[in-house]
Amino acid sequence: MATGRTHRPANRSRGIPEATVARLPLYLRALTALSERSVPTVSSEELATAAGVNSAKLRKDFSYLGSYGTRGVGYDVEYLVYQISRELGLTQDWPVVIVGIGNLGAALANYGGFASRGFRVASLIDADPEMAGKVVAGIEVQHSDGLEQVIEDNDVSIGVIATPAASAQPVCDRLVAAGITSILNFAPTVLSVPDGVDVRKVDLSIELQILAFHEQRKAGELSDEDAEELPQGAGEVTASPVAPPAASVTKRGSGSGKSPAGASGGTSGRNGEPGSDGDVPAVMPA
Amino acid sequence: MATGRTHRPANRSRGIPEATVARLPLYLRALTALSERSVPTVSSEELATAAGVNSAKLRKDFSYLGSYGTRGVGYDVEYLVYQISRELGLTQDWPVVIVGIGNLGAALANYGGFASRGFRVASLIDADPEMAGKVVAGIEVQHSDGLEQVIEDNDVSIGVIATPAASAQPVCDRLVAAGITSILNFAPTVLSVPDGVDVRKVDLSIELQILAFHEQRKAGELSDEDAEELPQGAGEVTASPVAPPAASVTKRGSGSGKSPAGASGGTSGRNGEPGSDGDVPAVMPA
DNA sequence: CAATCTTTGTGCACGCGTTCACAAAGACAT
DNA sequence: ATGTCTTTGTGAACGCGTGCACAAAGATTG
Ligand SMILES: NC(=O)c1ccc[n+]([C@@H]2O[C@H](COP(=O)([O-])OP(=O)(O)OC[C@H]3O[C@@H](n4cnc5c(N)ncnc54)[C@H](O)[C@@H]3O)[C@@H](O)[C@H]2O)c1
Ligand SMILES: NC(=O)c1ccc[n+]([C@@H]2O[C@H](COP(=O)([O-])OP(=O)(O)OC[C@H]3O[C@@H](n4cnc5c(N)ncnc54)[C@H](O)[C@@H]3O)[C@@H](O)[C@H]2O)c1
Repeated sequence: MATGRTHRPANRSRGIPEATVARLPLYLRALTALSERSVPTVSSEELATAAGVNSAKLRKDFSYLGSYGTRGVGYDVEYLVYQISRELGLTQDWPVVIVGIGNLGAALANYGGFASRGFRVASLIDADPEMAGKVVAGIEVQHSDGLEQVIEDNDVSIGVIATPAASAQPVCDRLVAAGITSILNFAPTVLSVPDGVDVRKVDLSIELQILAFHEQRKAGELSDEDAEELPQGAGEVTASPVAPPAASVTKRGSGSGKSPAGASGGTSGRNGEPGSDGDVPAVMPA
Repeated sequence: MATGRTHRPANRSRGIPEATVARLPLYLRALTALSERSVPTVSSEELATAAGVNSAKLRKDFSYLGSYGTRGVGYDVEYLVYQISRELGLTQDWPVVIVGIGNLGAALANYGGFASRGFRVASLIDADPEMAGKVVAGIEVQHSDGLEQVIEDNDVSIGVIATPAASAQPVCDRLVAAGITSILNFAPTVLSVPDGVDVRKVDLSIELQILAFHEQRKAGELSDEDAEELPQGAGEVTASPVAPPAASVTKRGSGSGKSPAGASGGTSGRNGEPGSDGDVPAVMPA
């Protein structure tokens, strides 16, 4: 069972599935809350509800860590908090550098949830000379020049990128060259990094677009109640090919109240706009 | 295509897999960049590289939308931009309300990527009377009292929660009651909503913890080579679930371990496990 | 028009993740 | 001890997502 090793290039770290790793912080949060209320034990059912997952899934997740529960009773809260913390590497302090102290970077620096989980802001870095010296969240912002030094001095291995998209890759390269091996990227760009470096991204825009997709689907669903079941075939594909007429806001089914209010007054012409939002061509590496 | 599209997989929204939907914004971003450079067509290979995905995956993703490519040539950039935009519902304006205009909420309000994709900030809401009236990102912050009215007036269906965790659920309930059916939650809490309401969450803390997990694993990888992960004191571990010890913080050792990139290709010894299992100090700040 | 070259669209196999369902483990009562 | 009751830990089935590999479609050239 524990196997999994052999000569596999598997990304399966130590037998713990990635999906499980992603949920451990969730469990930890719920357990911490219980701990603060001095609750001694929890059943998988209770904890699962608190964490918003299926209880079987939770039990299986925990089974990867070991048998820490007691049948007929449940899990010891304190003990489990410790085990998960250890597994996640939170029993040690992780110095972090944040690069790009703008709106977002400053908010992140001020974020309390940072320190409360063992992450310590080792330094705030910004390329703007104007920013250097300013104090944000009690820390003095440093100019990019000192980036490498800070990383080395504090043995930092986690970096957060909150610069404009155009600067993300260059900054990333510098971070990696300086020894960073884990990056949390907030810029809307695909970062390319060498093997051995982990990158996770947070993209607000993408999240909203996904919501919009489902929202649109909900709106359309209401219009054709009956046809719900059957395959609506390729109905829509029939649309005329050729280039899209930019401006036109195609309203869909509407039906129920929730129709996008784009109509309100002007269209503020979306589209045809400066892609200024910061998308940068991903160049064309190898 | 044409293969007998059998029964509807029920969960599949209109036949488009969730994983695909999540990647569409990625493709769209890459395509927009190409469009701005007036590139007429792209091959799946090029686009896939730009979006950071496998080309086969990209082609399969597009196949769910229809056959928009031309064999031997590739995809028409403009046309594809339009098709994906339409599929995601971005051909219409989506008014959004942001609740909780603190550090994060303000940063979000100032975020340009918002508007550039068809999302329009309809209103900024905060419970703090002090905030009401202040102008953030060119918009006047409104007090929570007007929440329902704003949602109705603007026919808002997407809400962003950036309040402290404690307020998230109550705020969520109000939003839902007022007609919101899609929520983007930044507060570190599990929100419970009725069926029909979509919730997506962005949790910085969780992302960092996942990175820490992998970071820890990388560090451990260098140390030992092939040790059984058998818990030595089996009886000890399972038997007494005594409370975890608390001790001092351990400094990250190694110091040299950085950049294992060189050995990337191969089977670098895996396994891992924090070398010292028996006595890892635990520090779990509240 | 035929030959060749390029690139799409997808059938297929595989592995991961999720969930069900239940035997076994232990707590607790008698 | 014995029986009952609760809850864990996990075997097994299933569905989704991924990526390979290739036939077919169309462009392009001669
Ligand atoms: N603000 C948000 O809510 C939000 C949400 C999602 C994503 N983002 C993304 O996060 C990034 C930052 O957003 P923001 O609103 O804070 O932008 P911002 O313009 O307010 O801040 C960017 C900061 O980065 C600094 N910077 C620029 N180039 C740099 C470099 N090479 N090295 C170091 N620092 C550099 C700038 O001086 C500036 O202080 C952007 O990529 C944006 O798309 C922001
Ligand atoms: N700052 C970050 O980078 C960051 C990162 C990840 C997650 N978060 C989370 O995002 C949330 C906001 O973080 P922040 O740093 O902006 O906090 P903050 O304290 O700066 O801002 C919170 C704002 O919400 C308002 N508020 C409180 N209760 C409200 C209610 N019931 N209705 C409307 N408004 C209300 C407050 O008046 C305040 O303006 C928190 O849950 C935090 O954990 C923040």
